[in-house]
Amino acid sequence: MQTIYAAYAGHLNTALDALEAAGTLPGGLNRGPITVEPPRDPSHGDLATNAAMVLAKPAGMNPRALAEALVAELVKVPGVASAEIAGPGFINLRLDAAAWLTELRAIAALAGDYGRSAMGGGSTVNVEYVSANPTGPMHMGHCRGAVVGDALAALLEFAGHKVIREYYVNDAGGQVDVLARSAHVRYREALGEAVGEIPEGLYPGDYLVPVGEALAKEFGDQFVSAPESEWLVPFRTRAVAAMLAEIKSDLALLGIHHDLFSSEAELQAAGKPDAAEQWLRAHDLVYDGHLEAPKGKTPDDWEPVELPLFRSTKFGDDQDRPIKKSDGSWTYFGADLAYHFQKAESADALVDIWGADHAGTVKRIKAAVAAMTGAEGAPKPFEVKLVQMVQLLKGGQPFKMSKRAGNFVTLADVVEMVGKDVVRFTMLTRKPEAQMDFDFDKVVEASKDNPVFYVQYAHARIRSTLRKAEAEGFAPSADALELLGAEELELIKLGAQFPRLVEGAAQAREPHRVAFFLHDLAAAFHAYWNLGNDKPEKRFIVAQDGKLTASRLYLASQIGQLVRNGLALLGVEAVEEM
RNA sequence: GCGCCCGUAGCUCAGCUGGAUAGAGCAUCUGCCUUCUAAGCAGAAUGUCGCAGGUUCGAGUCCUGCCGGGCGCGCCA
Repeated sequence: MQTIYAAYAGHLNTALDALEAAGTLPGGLNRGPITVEPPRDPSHGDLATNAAMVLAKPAGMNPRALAEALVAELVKVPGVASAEIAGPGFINLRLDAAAWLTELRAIAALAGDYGRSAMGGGSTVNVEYVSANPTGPMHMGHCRGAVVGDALAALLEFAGHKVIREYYVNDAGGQVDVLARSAHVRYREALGEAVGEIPEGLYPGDYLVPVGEALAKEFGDQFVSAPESEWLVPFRTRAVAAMLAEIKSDLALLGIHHDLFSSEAELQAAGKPDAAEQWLRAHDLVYDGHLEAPKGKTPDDWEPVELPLFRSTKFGDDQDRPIKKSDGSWTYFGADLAYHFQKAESADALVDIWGADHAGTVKRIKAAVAAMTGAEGAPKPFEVKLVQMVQLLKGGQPFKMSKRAGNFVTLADVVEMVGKDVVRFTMLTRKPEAQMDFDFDKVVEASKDNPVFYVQYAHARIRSTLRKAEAEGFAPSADALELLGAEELELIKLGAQFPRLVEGAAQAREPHRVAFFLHDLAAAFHAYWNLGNDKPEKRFIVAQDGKLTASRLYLASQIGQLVRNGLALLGVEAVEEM
């Protein structure tokens, strides 16, 4: 659907065409910087455009003179009640009530699809998020990226993209060998051996106990004193599968389900990194060279080694980066670039959600993707959204989590204590690139004050009103919407911004904007509701006036629809009662 | 030392890709339940948008330089 703002931007263009045709305005001016937006201050009107200010200079005209000419055209547009010049040359438009009531009917007609946009044009966006190492359950450090990625995926879908939700399983590096060794200890333990403290460097968490038991059941004691080379691969495979199952069930607690889990090990087995290396060498983007010593602190044991290096310095990186280790295995980066190339084959654009601790590797991967997808024509759009660290606190004290140390706050624990909706909404009420504190105790204690309930409460009130009205024999109806007054129109105007908001948020890849919009909408609704506390004639249900009641119920019903549409994007439930 | 992110009310944060008089929540104070849900509303109070320059009709927003905080800077992942 077209937003009301886009529709009037179209009318504005027509008006500008008319001025050109009349010779008032020279042709060929760049209209790019022109905006049609709701003014920040609603008292200025419904729509504001900067057209006169933007065009005055290149046209060699006085902004006010141009604005006056434009206003003369704009007042002819249907739905425009008034057009005024203000400030340095803004043109403020007011729309008549009918224009807004039409928008209200559109919400009803489109229902769950109100706000859905064709902006994406059906192009496919691959959103990779979570991608936590399969070495243990999800903890709170993973939570923010998971929620942001999931909400972004839903948002992009709503904005007209096909979306692939993807999880990259790092099942090929050293960390999964450590996992296999840790599982081997638990395996021996399950067979009755007193293993004591879990050795330094292995994962000590209890979550590996059932893995050890399963291994004992499957293999008996055949690997108890066998050399590592005999059991490493089967133990690794089974432990990774078990961890992945645990991660999936943790994600399900948050309502997160990926479409695709891509295995790094399979990627390597399929020879993808080799193919990528060949291609990059052919294009002189990989060469054999010596790695510089690391910046900052140079370790004592540093010695230059010859390695295949990717020319990331050509793309603004500090140094060229190795794609293989000296033992011939792939570095994380070497496999990751092949992985991104694989993703790009089935998507028109890529988005990665990463933790900020990986910020240092953004340049090299962006460089690699640009090089590999841009060989013919324009490179595939690829963005890395960095989600800043969540600093975990317990009772105001910083709490360092470590999977190695076995002390971490699991996602499952937090979801169990405060609920999925609180966790999701909390993670979405700030922009992802800002750091945030997450005080476990405070969140549990203050979960009742969470803004999510404010939004849900608005929905619950609407539903409760509709239920009561139905019991009293009233039904929503659009037959007499002209009875709605200024206060109702204000609500409609706010709600009508939802489609525009969806497009803006999708374009900026900022799902948190939806959460803030919902909060604003809920605030406007609660304020409207409370008018009825003082003045019974302002309530939704006015027993003496069936037509007015039906119209207000219709409005309430559509506001409820908007709240549901917004919450659906965030993956938060719209409750019927509280 | 270098790179990325952040700095807005006492605290936690928005600020719609440069618009008009910078906004919410929490905390504090004052009112509002015989009522469609008070998990709500109305009002009061709170600011050198880190600092200094620059760009232009116009800067919290863009550029440069400082200051402060976070993250990162090995063939780890």
